[in-house]
This record gives sequence, C-alpha cells and structure tokens, in this order.
Amino acid sequence: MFDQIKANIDKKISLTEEEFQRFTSFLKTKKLRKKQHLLFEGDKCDFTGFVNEGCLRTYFLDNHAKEHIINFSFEDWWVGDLYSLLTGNPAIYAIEALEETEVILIGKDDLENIYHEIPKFERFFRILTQNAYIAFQRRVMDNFSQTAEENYQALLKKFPFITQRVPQYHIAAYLGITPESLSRIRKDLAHKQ
Amino acid sequence: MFDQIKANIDKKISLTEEEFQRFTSFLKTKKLRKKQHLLFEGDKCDFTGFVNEGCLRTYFLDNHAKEHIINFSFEDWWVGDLYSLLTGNPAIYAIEALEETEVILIGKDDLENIYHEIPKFERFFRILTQNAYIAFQRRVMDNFSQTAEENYQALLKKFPFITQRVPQYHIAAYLGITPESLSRIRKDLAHKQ
DNA sequence: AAAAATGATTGATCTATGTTAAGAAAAAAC
DNA sequence: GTTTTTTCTTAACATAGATCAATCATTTTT
Repeated sequence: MFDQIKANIDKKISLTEEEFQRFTSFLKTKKLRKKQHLLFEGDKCDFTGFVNEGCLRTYFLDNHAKEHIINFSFEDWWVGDLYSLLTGNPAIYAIEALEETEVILIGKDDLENIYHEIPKFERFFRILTQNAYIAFQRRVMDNFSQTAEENYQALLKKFPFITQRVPQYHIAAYLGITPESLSRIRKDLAHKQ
Repeated sequence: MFDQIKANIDKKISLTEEEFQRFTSFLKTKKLRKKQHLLFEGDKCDFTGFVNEGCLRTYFLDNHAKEHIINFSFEDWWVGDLYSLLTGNPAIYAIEALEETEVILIGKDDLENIYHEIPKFERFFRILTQNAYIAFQRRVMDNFSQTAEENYQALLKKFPFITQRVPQYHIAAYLGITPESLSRIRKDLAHKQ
C-alpha cells in the first residue's frame, strides 16, 4: 500500500520503521476516475499529494480561456498547488486525473503535525519544494529557449511512454501550442527519420 | 546606511533594536559600476543580496546564445540565484548592474549563523523564498497567456519609471521578444492613444 | 454492430514576431 | 562641442505557429 511512498521518501531521508508507521497514520488515499478533479482553480489547496498510480495534469486557464498545462504527474510524483498550500490563498491551478488514479493525501494540518512529531520531514518537504521551484525554472528556461519541436522531443525523451498515456491535445497544451501545430510537428519529425 | 533594509524586514517580522544591530554585523555592502556583474553564470552564488540603490538584471543565455531576462531588481528588492544558493550548484543565472548600484550582501555561511542566532530570520527568508517562487509562477503564467503588447503594458504599469532607467533592448529581452518588435509595439500603442 | 463522441490530421489562409540591413537619434567620450 | 559609441527606429521579407473548416480515425456508449 505505502511501499511506493516509502521508497520515494527513502531517497532523501532515512526513517526508522517506527517513524514511518507513525507517518502512515496521517495518510489518506483517494481514488479518482478519469477526468475527475483533485483540485479546482479557486478552491483552497489544503493538501499535498503523492501519485501512487495513474496520471494527472496541473493546468490553468489564461485570459483568453485557453488551457496551459504546467506539468503532468505520473506515479511516484508529488502533486498539489504549492502556492495555495503555502499562502492559504485560492489555488491558481486546477488538477485533473487523466486516467484512473490513486493518490495519497496529506492534509495541511497533518503536515504541521508531522513536522512537529518527526522533524526529519521538515527537511524532506523543504527539499521537495526547492526541487519543485528548480524544476519549474528549468521548464521555463527550456520553453523560452527552444522551439516547439525541440521541446516536444525533449518531452518524449523524458517521458517515452507519454504518447501512450496522454492525449495529444494535452501534450500540445503543455508545449504551449495548438493540437494542429503539434500534429504538423509530428509529421515533420516522421519525415526527417 | 541600513535604514532601507530595516524597513524592508520590518514589513514581515519585528525585531528588537538589539537583534537588528546583531543582524547588521553580518552585512557587507558592495558597490557596482554600470555593467559590472554581481554574479556570473556558472559561478557559485554564495550570498543573498538586497538592493540599496540602483538596478540589476538577472538573465541567462539560451541554446542559441540569446539573452533572456528573468527579472529586474530595483531598490528595496532582494537579488541572487536561489537555485545555486540552496543547492550549492553553479548558478544558472547571471546578475549584472544596469546603473551604479549598491547592494548589501549576506554570505551563505553568515545566513546560517543568522538563522541560528535570530530564528525569526528563518521565517523572514522562508517567506522571501516563497514569494520569489510565487512571483515567478505569476510572471510565467502572464507570459504564457498574454501577448507581448499586453505584457509590455503590464510591465509599464508595474514599473512606470522603467523606460527611464532600463534600455529598451533589455525590456525586450525581459518580454522575450526582439528590440525591433518592441519598437513596433510601442509605435502601435502610440497610434492607439 | 451502429451511433455518437472524442481525438487527430490536413489544407488554406492569416498574423505576430523574427531577420537582416540601413539609418536616425541619443548618450558618452574625448 | 565634435566625434564615437550606444541605442532606437524603420522597412522589406521570412517563418513559426494560429485559426478556421473539413475530414478521417479511434474510442465509447448504446
């Protein structure tokens, strides 16, 4: 049940069996159907989540009602609106399952309790936040500096299985282009090889 | 000398006169000439800085050797490469003064000492980091969702004085367009009004 | 299996921004 | 206060990606 989250945490801090047991007592699992939302934009995000199985997208609507996908979260990833969690303000992003998905949730208050009881988790979540920031910076730098085609190829390299699991129009929304443009880019790439 | 940084800190935490005095003992000021770098890309960023006077730009070079400006830091702003400071890795950004500039620097080790001696500063810098992350998210969301013209107008609104202090080609690099395009956008805007 | 819904492709056309190159204007240096 | 350097503008042309509209392919529902 909690094997995967344990392996994930072990990568950054080491816990005793006892500490991990205590930790699990705060966890709640939640199953989501395809297209079901884990979070709506404007709602308060009072949790942080770990993807046990499945896949979600984090996105927002721009001024012209167009969707932009910030990232995809597959198994073994953490998911949530950090902005809302940290500030207590309404979420700027929405989060939606793209498949049947199982997430493990930690409530905001429980998170504080965990910090208190097992201070090692302060370190764990600080590192997680920093990594999120850093990953976001990288993503933005790439987006600024590469063409849509380069970005698409980089995405395929990072997630070779993504075309099997995520519809193309969502990949387009992640790349910041229209589905039509992505279709053409794929056609070009096929010709090149 | 340290009036400005005091006012800045007072906005988020309250310190006794004594605590602030102790804090100032860790501070070093540095003057930069126009076009002088505070940090080069690839160097380790082992400080966080506060702009007392002047203006700097934080930027990086993309794969095609083009400059992208992440942000401008005017008086009363904090400046540094958080990624490098937090991870200890080489900086992904470079920071350059755009005017005669005076910054107050806190070394990485001193920062740890400050946290230790005056724990209130943990809170201060945590809030600062969160705000940096949040501001970056906003900036990116805007950039994704608005046209260059809308972004330019938003920038003018946020920093009405910017055209007096920052050359237009730097503003273009901030907006992610060429100087020629910005020139055209300005022309269009002038016509519209 | 048929119908409906969803997702992907294609073509024609349009638009914002890039590129190149030349001057004009402003600022800095002498 | 000329000269030199830096910054800004303009024009002609090129291009990536958007838009609109139609069609084709694939899944899902009935």
